[in-house]
Amino acid sequence: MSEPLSKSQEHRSLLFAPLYLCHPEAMSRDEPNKAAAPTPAKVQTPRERARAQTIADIVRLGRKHLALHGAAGLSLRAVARELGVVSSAVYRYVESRDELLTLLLIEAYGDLGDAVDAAVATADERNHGGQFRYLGRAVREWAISEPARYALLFGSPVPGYQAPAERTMEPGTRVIRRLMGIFDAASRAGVLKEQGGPAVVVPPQLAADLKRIRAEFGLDIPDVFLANCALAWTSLFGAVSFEVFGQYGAGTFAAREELFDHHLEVLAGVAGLVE
Amino acid sequence: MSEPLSKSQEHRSLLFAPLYLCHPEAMSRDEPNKAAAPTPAKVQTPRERARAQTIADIVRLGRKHLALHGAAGLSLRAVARELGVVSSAVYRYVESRDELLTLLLIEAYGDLGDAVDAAVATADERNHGGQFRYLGRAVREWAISEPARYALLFGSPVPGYQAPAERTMEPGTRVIRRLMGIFDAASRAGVLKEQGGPAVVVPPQLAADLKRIRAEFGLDIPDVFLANCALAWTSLFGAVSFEVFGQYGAGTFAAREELFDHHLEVLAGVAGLVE
DNA sequence: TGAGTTACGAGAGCAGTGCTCTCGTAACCA
DNA sequence: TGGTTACGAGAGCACTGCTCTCGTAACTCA
Repeated sequence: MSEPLSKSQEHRSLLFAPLYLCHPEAMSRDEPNKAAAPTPAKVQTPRERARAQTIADIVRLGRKHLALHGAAGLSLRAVARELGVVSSAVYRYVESRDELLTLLLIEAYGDLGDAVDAAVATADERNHGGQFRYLGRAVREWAISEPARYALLFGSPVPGYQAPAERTMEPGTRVIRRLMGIFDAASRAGVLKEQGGPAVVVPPQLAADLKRIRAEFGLDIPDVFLANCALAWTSLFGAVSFEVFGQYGAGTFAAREELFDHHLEVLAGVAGLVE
Repeated sequence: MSEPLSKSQEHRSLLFAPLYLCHPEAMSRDEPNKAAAPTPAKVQTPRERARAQTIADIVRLGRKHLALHGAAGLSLRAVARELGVVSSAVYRYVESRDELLTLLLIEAYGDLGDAVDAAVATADERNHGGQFRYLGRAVREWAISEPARYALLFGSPVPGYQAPAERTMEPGTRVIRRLMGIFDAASRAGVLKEQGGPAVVVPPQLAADLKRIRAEFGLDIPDVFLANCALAWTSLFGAVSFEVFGQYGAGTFAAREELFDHHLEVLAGVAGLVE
């Protein structure tokens, strides 16, 4: 609960790096009780079904408490109370509070990824600018509707909690992979256009990073655009975080959606997606 | 410690809005014990001095624990232990855990503001682009060297904690006011240049917000540049947060400083600060 | 069908948290 | 010198994560 935090803090997950070859239609999303259990179905004994159901209930209540009290306020005892069971009983199903946090983290990544995928799918396949805007808006809307879960994914790391990379890597990289996919398609279609102004040169060490990323993800995006794709990525989440975490003042921006759309527009241009 | 969190979460502070007319040289920064007490000096009785010293010690230990265990792990009891005193004794000096958090918040805002001011001052007064870059780098460097304090300021809100606006407003807006000041000076000097590409139009509701901001802060920055100044602001903190909060993967970017500088360069261009 | 194994829930308990209240002492001030 | 005030200690309440034991109920397999 409170181990020392290294100078560079703890990493939530290794967001890039060896990407797992996609699982096809990630996480079945039947609301009240989904098989959050690791068992991949097959024949289930009544006991196994009851167990899966209980775990699903714990995750559901955990999600509720997370939304109400934030990650730091997520209490296994409270979940147990609401489940009508004594606190030690939930440890039969969930290894620890952190384990529950991991389940919620994975679920949240999945939900965000689903929302983004659904939004991008509404744009024409060749309308790369539109896909980018829909992606951005989907992130913003999901974040606003689920502030605590968004905070869990993109806010300050929970001290002493280290997300297991092998489980969070794939769902945690869905958005950035989608984003890169859009730019890659645009690049291959030859519609990425460098904007006016002085040509910004990418320094050699950064170019080496970009080259590695390109190889790792099989991309075909020139340095400048890939670097600016990263800028669009961080800027997108920067704008969303400012809004969700209340960094804009109370009455500063009334037209937050317009502000965000304007930023998206500029970012699209910077990254080469001009119509 | 765990009151329900409204849908839109709690705001850390009202970052814009009626700005307090600057206090001259905010927070004296003599390391081990500074007068964190609200009393503005004058003749101090021994008792008052001892009290101020104790409060300063509490804040100092609090800062240490905050850096080690994060905001959620800040424990008054631990501070009391290290102070060699029983836990209830610290309540003589600090109203509550949240009050200590507020003191640390204000102090951190002050430190960041000082770092930014010092960095900006190293650039020539007419070198607006340089000032912007120094500001950005100062934010990044402070954040990397003080991740937990940065997280307190710009990470997810601490659930159930509401920073008192009347105390955090002024220190909390120093960076954005500095940033706007740089752009304002550049604008008045007539060196803001719109970049190529299609002219982005600012929608009317957003224009109304910008007009209000301009009036409130006495700025002379045209709509497009002011809107992009906001973009530079959120993007700057987005990039820093991604790095500090570990959203970049482990081995994705080795040349993080180059990446950041590149982003700063692009943002400067977008906001009109082309050399 | 019966014996053995396993899963499970309850409860007690430990160490920690924020915070409140009381009480005795010591310092201060008039 | 006497009254006031500040202060530290300690007990206590309600909460947290987590562990361990124990009795029971459910399941498995010979």
